[in-house]
Amino acid sequence: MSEIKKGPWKEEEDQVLIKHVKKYGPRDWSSIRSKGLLQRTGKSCRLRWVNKLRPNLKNGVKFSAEEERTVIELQAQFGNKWARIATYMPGRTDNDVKNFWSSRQKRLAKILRNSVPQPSKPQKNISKEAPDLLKAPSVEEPKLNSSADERALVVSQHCSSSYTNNFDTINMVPLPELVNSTSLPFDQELPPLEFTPSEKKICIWPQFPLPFPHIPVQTNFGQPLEHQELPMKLEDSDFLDYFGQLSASDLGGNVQVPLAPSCSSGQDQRSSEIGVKREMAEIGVKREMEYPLTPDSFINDFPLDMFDYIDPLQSPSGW
DNA sequence: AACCTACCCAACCGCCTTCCT
DNA sequence: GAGGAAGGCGGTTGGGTAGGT
Repeated sequence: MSEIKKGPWKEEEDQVLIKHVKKYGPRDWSSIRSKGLLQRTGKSCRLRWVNKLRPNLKNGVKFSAEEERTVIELQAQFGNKWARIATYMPGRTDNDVKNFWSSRQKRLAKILRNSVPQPSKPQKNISKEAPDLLKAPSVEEPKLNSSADERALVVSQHCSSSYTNNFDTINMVPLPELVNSTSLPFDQELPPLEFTPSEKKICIWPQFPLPFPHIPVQTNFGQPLEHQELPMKLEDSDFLDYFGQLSASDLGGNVQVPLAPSCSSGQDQRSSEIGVKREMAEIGVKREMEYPLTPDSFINDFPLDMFDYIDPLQSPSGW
């Protein structure tokens, strides 16, 4: 048997592969080599087809803002299940999504690194409860596991310091809308989707349309806030500045960032959706009863474990 | 113009799962 | 049911390139 060829594909090789797929379909990858058509492994052939030669791929096209948002939200929902995420994104491969996410993480880590106060300039506004990451510059990049991590980081940054930065590519939950929301948009029709939640994740749902179930966020803010003229979203950079200026008391002490329900899986699709909705409604009522709104600080009303997500990456297989 | 840096992306590697015998 | 092959997937790497100094 001749040597297995590696490295970049040549046009001729692509043509052979395309010809094979036309003839036999996208399968029997190993036969391509066994027939002597190409000196590539079956895996390599498959990868080439899936990532580059498959029809309708958006090769060389940058991710649109909408696509970015979709990836961010789906990543928060599914974790690093790139193949799964890619199924919601026409023309994008798991590799595309993976590369996008990875470069985004690097970019974000850099932003965070640059934004962490230097030891020579101690920040006076950092609360005692703030996570270590925010208190001291870390040599190692924080490993963000999901956009929930980013939210936690960004929000905490805004709560604890006069942090300003341009997070134009970071799409977070539009908190003000959550704050405003007192009812659940249960009238929304949900597109079918199998649900596999990742445990121990903050699932805060976006306000923009997505090709997957738009699970409403449970909010239980009993009364309107002082600063309720907040129609803007977090993706609005002005909002971040605004948000950063608010103190806990400004927010009326009634802010609770909700945790999404434990998105149950199994059963049939429809009953599962109904179940989720009902569960969320119940959680809302229950929480309202169990945790009467008290004049507490804004930061204290975040989920207790929200900073846990700054921990090093967990193996996706562990979810 | 040369160098440096950051970013993008194609492709490989290794592990896991599924399928077939 | 066991074992091997093939396929699928996530993590990682390295080359190319654009932009900045």
